[in-house]
Amino acid sequence: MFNPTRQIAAIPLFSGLSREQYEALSRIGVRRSSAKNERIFSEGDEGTGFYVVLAGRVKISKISAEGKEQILHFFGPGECFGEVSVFTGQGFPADAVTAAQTTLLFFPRTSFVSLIRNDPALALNMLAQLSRRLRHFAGLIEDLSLKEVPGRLAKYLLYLSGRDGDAGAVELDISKGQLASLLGTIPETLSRILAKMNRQGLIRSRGAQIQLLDRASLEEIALEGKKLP
Amino acid sequence: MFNPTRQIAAIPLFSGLSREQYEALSRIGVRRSSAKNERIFSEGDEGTGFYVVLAGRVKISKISAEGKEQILHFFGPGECFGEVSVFTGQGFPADAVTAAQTTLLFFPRTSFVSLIRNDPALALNMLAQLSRRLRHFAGLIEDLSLKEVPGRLAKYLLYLSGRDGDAGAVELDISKGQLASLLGTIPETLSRILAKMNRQGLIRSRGAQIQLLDRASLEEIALEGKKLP
DNA sequence: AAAGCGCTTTGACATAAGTCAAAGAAATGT
DNA sequence: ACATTTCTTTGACTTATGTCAAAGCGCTTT
Repeated sequence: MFNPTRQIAAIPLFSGLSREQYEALSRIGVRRSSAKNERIFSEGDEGTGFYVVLAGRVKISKISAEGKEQILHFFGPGECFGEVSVFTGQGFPADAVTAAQTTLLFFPRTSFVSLIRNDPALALNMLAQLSRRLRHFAGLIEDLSLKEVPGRLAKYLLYLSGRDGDAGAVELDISKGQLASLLGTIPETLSRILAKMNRQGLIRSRGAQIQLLDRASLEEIALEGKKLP
Repeated sequence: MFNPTRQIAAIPLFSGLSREQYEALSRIGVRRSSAKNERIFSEGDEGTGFYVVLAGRVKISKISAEGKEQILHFFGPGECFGEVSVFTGQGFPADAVTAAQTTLLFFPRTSFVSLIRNDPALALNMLAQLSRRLRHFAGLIEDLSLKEVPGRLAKYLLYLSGRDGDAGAVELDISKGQLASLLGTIPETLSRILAKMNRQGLIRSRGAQIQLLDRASLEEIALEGKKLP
């Protein structure tokens, strides 16, 4: 059987707390499992609490006035989302949908706030977490506003290859359409840029498998804004 | 003479605290005055603390690889900046430069953290503040990625007219070049769009004075992504 | 006034990226 | 295995926005 306290200790948001604190948290956390493509909440819904991903993946996105979807982020195991609404008391600012079979832990707003009200250490952890998130957004803004699509794609590929550890090959874990939206563009444009990068010998892609052949050039495109010819 | 405690009580970040808490804060806060266009910190500088604007205005911006400036935000009286580095312990993620004669209050990292470590209420205030900022960024991302420049400009004009309260006339408080950067574009494009909005009868602009003539159409452009012909 | 400087506007042009449409490929259900 | 749907790729075209260059305007300084 699973051990709630141990699972909570593995969540970065709650790292470094005492045994009693973990137990208090596991008492107020509510477990919830969802199949793929189930909706967790919608933009505008009242924020009654926040979620931690135990297993699986959750997609956070917004729908524009013209009906296009802009994916803001994917959250995986150990990451939390929806905390902002806990403290602002407003509705959720975006949609959340599972991108795979997913297990979540839900922390209701009222019980969590009363917990934090007595516990500076817990609050400090959350502050650091929110700060990191804020930094991430600042980077995202920079990406969207200062770089063109090939740069964003190059950066994403390098990010994936760094995380996967191995030297050259990368496996996309989302569809190309979703990747396009995550990069702030559309599938056609992404497809053309991938084809071009293949032609230039920067990558070698077959389906979701992508080998990075010329990391140096990719870095020039991602970091220095160099254009791909 | 000025009253430090009263000034601190007027800062939203610290609203609702006790007299003792205000006094503790005013003991660790360091006052600093700067003329216009003075640099507070640069991207990458070590974050030794954070700032609160008492008077004046501070511009937060990043320089892209190609050397273009993207303005992220302006902070005015009562607002704070640099807090993220206090909790992440990393360097500042952007540049900060005064946009006018400005008075700041500086809170050194170490003393502030030890203060917060003993005070859940103070931590909760900060959490709410960071959450609000996070929400703001989510909106900014949406703007940059989902809307074209006329939409962003229309939104900004409506925002200004809403804040200024009065019905129709708006006075730009930054140069058009700066406004262009804030909207993620360049002065030429901004100029053309203003000219077009004048031609369409949406606004009437002379220099930094802009009258909003057709608020309904501006809202369509800002919120529904309608194009201006 | 004149001169000089920065900001703004305008024009001609280049290009990245979106739209529309259709064909291919891959995944899914029956 | 087939049919159906969804995802991906490709092509022709449009458009918004950036680049480069020059002229205009408003400001301060002499």
